[in-house]
Amino acid sequence: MSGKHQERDVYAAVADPTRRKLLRLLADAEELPLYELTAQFQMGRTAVSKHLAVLKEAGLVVDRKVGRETRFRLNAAPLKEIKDWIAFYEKFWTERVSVLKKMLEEE
Amino acid sequence: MSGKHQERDVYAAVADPTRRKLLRLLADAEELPLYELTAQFQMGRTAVSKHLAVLKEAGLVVDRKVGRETRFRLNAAPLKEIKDWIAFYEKFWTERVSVLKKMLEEE
DNA sequence: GAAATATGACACCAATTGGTGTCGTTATTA
DNA sequence: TAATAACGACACCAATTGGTGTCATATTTC
Repeated sequence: MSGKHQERDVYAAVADPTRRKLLRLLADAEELPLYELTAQFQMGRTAVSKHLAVLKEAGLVVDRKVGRETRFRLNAAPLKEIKDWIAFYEKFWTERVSVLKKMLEEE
Repeated sequence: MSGKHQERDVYAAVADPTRRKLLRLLADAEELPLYELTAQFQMGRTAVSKHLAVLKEAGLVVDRKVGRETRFRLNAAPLKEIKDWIAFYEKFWTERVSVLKKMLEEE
């Protein structure tokens, strides 16, 4: 029955620079607790926590409690949806179209 | 100096479903005036026009006036930025890595 | 056991977003 | 030339977003 999460638009989750940075941090570190992630930003813990909640609702992040801390882990799979979406548009930035674009810009 | 537009985050531009649908309509039709695009949605003309403005600021759309109408055209190139960004994360949803991840977890 | 740490859960707030309706102007068309 | 069509530019509004600070609680650590 594939009981999946992702109750939130992946595109929207990824639209925020802070959240993209969070994904990157988790990509590089495998697993990180909230307080370490927070240390990488200027905003407060609550704000970072909210961003992580958004990522979690999009399925891009998984969290587990370890003692008093909550550790976060990347789950990049949902990004596949965006990748597939973009794939459709790749044909539009090939040679032929880019020539047309130059023409429009040089008027 | 490559005087480029794109004063707006492409990720944010693409985060809205209405704007994604607009891109798709333009992809299929090459060039469309505002009133025809508007006809595809339930919202009013002003709303659609605003969405197109966002896409334009992100460089995803080009417009030109023809008579009394403003025609819009797709420019998919800026999507390349997202594609490249995603490429980095592709390694995280491939089989091999997920197996490796399990191994690391079971030590 | 007392103090410090890490966090969740709120309440709160300003700015942004996504929509509306209206008015004025420029092109078409009858 | 008079009506209509397409649009830009506003003013306006409710809901969402992205941030803050505070308080309560569970876990470590001294």
